[in-house]
Amino acid sequence: MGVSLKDVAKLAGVSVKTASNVVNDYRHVSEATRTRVRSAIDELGYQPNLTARHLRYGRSGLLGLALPELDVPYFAELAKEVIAVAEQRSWSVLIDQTDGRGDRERLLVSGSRARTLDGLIISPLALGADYFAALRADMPVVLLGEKAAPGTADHVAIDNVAAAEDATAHLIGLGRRRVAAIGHQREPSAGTAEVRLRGYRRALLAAGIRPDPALVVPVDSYHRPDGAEAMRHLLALPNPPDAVFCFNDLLALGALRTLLASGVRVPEEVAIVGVDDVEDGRFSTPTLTTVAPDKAQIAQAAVSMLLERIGGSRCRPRELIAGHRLIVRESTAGRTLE
Amino acid sequence: MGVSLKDVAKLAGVSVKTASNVVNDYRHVSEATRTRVRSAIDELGYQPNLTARHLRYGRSGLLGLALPELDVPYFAELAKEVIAVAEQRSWSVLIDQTDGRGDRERLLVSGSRARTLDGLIISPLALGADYFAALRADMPVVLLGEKAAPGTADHVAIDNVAAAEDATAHLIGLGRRRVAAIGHQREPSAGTAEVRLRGYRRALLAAGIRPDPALVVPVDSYHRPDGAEAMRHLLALPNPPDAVFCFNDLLALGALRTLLASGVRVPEEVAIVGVDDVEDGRFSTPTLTTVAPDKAQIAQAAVSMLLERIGGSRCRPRELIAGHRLIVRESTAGRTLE
DNA sequence: CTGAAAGCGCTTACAG
DNA sequence: CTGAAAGCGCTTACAG
Repeated sequence: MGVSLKDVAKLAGVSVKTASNVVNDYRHVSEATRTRVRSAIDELGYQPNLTARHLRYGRSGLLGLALPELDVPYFAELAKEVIAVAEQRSWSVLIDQTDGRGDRERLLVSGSRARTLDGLIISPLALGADYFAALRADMPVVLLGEKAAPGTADHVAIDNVAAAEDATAHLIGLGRRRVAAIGHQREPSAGTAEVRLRGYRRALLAAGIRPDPALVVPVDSYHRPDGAEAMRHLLALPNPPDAVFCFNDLLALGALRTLLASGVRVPEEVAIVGVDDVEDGRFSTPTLTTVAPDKAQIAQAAVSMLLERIGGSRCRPRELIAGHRLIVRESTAGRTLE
Repeated sequence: MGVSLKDVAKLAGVSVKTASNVVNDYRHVSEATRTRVRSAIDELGYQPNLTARHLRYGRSGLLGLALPELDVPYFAELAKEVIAVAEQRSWSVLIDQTDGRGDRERLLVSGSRARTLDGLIISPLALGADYFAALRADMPVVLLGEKAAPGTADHVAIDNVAAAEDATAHLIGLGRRRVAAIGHQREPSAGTAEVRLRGYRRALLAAGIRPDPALVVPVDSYHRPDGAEAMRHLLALPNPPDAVFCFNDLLALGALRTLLASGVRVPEEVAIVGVDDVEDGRFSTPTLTTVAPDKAQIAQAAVSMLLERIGGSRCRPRELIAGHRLIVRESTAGRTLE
């Protein structure tokens, strides 16, 4: 249907090879032929067929980005960054949603989809280190988040233990002593929950507070309704908490909703902290204190690592710890009327 | 690098054509050869090279989805649906972010990127009806939102005038008489702003209220900070509003933040409505009354229309009006403590 | 029911 | 500096 190089070559009166050389800015082409080919290209409105080029190169030019759900703000914000960085380097990004289901994650990593992609950035929820370790290195993969184990594949994440510890220590620093945690998961394999719980416990112990198991509430997933429900559970306790560390902002926003709807004053009666720094938390009332991962750095590093692998790098799996910082807002620091 | 059909054919002792026939479930293949080829496929772990297949077919198997920004909840939720629907029909989706910039939108619609895609679903902010009308129908395009004009290209949107009218009428029905509007845009071409403003005015006039130009606040974009700033402007008015219709939920959430931070009671002193029904508004305090477009229907219709065009349909441009409904929550109905 | 050949549009050694 | 040919992996008329 479209205009091919052959058409351009014919119009310019040169061979296909020469036309190709001009398109690819090859050095040794005389100025005369170059301009002749250029004008033929303009006249015909020629645009290279990327599919053919990719077949020739044995590459697709496509990077996969596999996320649990695109409508979770943290992942949407991350996807935005990844697409921007990739595009800047002339790569396109195909997004797949896994819903955190193991079968879907497996399909993307080693199924037929894998053949289409030159590389994959995946934030796995179900698949564990053992799976990636056993994987033949057919397709370059970069792992995002806490599910990965060192030595398995390239991996980008923040220091989650430290992040959780910072958040919890901040609450303790406010004078709170009954600090709850929302986000624990019953599944033993859940990476994020495990490391953030560890940081939470560490902060309590460092302050000489004995962790109260009744204050650690498990959830099914990390969405607002889960946080709201967990908070209802905590409020119903005979001895409710005076602070809550939520393992992500969505849980925190759900918990916040329950607190306000129940007439509990935040942060006076219960202070609350999340993780992710999604935009919602900057405009809730009260605004949400949170631990902000450096999303731009994460996206940048993930794409860079992946591109290096695609380029042929065979060094051992690398680990990049991205930066994070606590952002104190009204949900722990008190309300500021403007 | 990978295993090709040729390898499969050789191992099975048949021609490439026969192997291809088996892969594509062609009818006339003897059971014996079929099983022989099947086992060769299993043994070699063969997976078809989609790039080659696409070159052969003159198609890429890729649908483009061009949105202003992926981290705007409405677009993230829409993208989630579009990807899900497309995948179900065995198509992949490439997301591009335009930032609402005309040059980027143009690039996607008619630039080199267009050659890679079999079709494009675009939510244009800058490009107007005249542009799409002049477009040669090289690549099938489906337009999302209000920027499109009938007859230009396939188009999916809600009835925005009615939606805005419903929202405004609801506020008037509460007894409010000074109803402000946040979301007007100075650019004369801004589609969404125009139609929603029309619905707003229509509702006022229907109730016998003279529109007060001072209550119509223009914004630069439709993000939370814009809503927050516009609301500050309204509160500073000598005669501030007792209700606000915001042209989307993000503006409403920003405005809500300003109201609460200023100590204004919502909805007692100022009631507020948005459009989009993003999840944030279901968990804010107060929860946000909004007009919910049927996102699933929009995604479904957009993909279906596009696929029909790709399939060769040449009927005149179609217009699909997706459903919408008002969802009343606390920001207009009063707070419900649980 | 199966095979040999051509061709999708491109690039890359190989000659000249 | 430029051309003719081969080949990336696939499918589709065309024969047999």
